[in-house]
Amino acid sequence: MPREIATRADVLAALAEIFREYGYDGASLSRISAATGLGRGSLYHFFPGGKAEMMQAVLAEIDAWFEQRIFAPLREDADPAAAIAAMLDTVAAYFHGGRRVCLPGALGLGDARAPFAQILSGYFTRWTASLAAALARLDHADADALAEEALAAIQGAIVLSRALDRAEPFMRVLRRLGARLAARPALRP
Amino acid sequence: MPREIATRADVLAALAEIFREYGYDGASLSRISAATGLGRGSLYHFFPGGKAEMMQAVLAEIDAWFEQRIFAPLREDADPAAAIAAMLDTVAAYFHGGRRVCLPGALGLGDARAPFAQILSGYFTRWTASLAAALARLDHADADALAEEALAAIQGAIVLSRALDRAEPFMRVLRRLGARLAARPALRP
DNA sequence: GTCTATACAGCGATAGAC
DNA sequence: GTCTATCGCTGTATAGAC
Repeated sequence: MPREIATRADVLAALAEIFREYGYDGASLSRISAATGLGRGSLYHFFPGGKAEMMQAVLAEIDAWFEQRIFAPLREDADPAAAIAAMLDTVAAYFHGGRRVCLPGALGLGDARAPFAQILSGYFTRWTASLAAALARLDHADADALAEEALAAIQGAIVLSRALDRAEPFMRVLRRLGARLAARPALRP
Repeated sequence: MPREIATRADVLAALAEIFREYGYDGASLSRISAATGLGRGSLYHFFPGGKAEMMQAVLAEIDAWFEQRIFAPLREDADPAAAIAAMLDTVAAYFHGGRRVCLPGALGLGDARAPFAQILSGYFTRWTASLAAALARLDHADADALAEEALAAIQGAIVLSRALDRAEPFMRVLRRLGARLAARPALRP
């Protein structure tokens, strides 16, 4: 049982990387087969729904990963400020300096987003809400607005760093975002 | 001569919309042919390089459009604050409430970006530099950083609004960005 | 479960008539 | 210049042997 679970996790990880690198259309079954080491027969055995089901599974895995590592701590950690700082560190590592694409974000900009609309919407809604909850616990004014700003900054930073093919813009945006989220404008006026 | 120019502009506009809607891979020659009203023969007559040359032409057109309508005013308009405000209005209309994709941004997240890397890089570099120039003329401290923030916010707002399929996040981010760019933190400390 | 072989549709690109 | 026909290839998906 450990073997099978590990294998499935490995397959999902390889699938995710292929989808991130080539997009939904560009991730051909040949590439998927090569990356996972599974033949077409095995792939359709595990994912009878074909490529769409593979993407569904990958998105669900990503969603669960973020939920556990980022969203839940933001909502529930005893120290909201620490959870926010940890989020930024995790994000910086996860997106590899803006060179690695956010699959839900990239998928949303593409043409194949319709079948996955619910998952994409849930991912960003839950991320924003969780961050807003952490900010509210810090008595931050306009927690909702600031959380929305933060999500846009992160996603936009990936776009910038990808287009410029440099990690610096992403890292700078994240650093300034950390300062912005740590400040407490509610105490000012 | 007016006929031909108008026709070429129309073809480029139709091409751009198809690329925005379906992405580079998803924009098949069949779809392109249907959208432009040109047969395969005519398409290859105008773009001997095929789809890659079509995308090149579209990107060049977009770049020229932004240069004339947004970048140049930011750098040269007598009233930098007015140019920034106009930029936000133009951007809001151009991206249609975040539902319309930024082609350079979306292309950068995809797998077909390599042949267009120079154009993508130039587009975002010039936009950032032009906005920074306007902010500097307003005696804004950290003009470069703030310009970078603004570009990330705009691109990220498109990602958010697309994923959530609602215009509101994009519009809210743009509104708050306007306030941030109008403020003059240099005068505070 | 995993493989190979294959069905069939669609792709980008080209040729050649008009 | 514009069209249609077609090339060669690759796509997803399936079938059936093992």
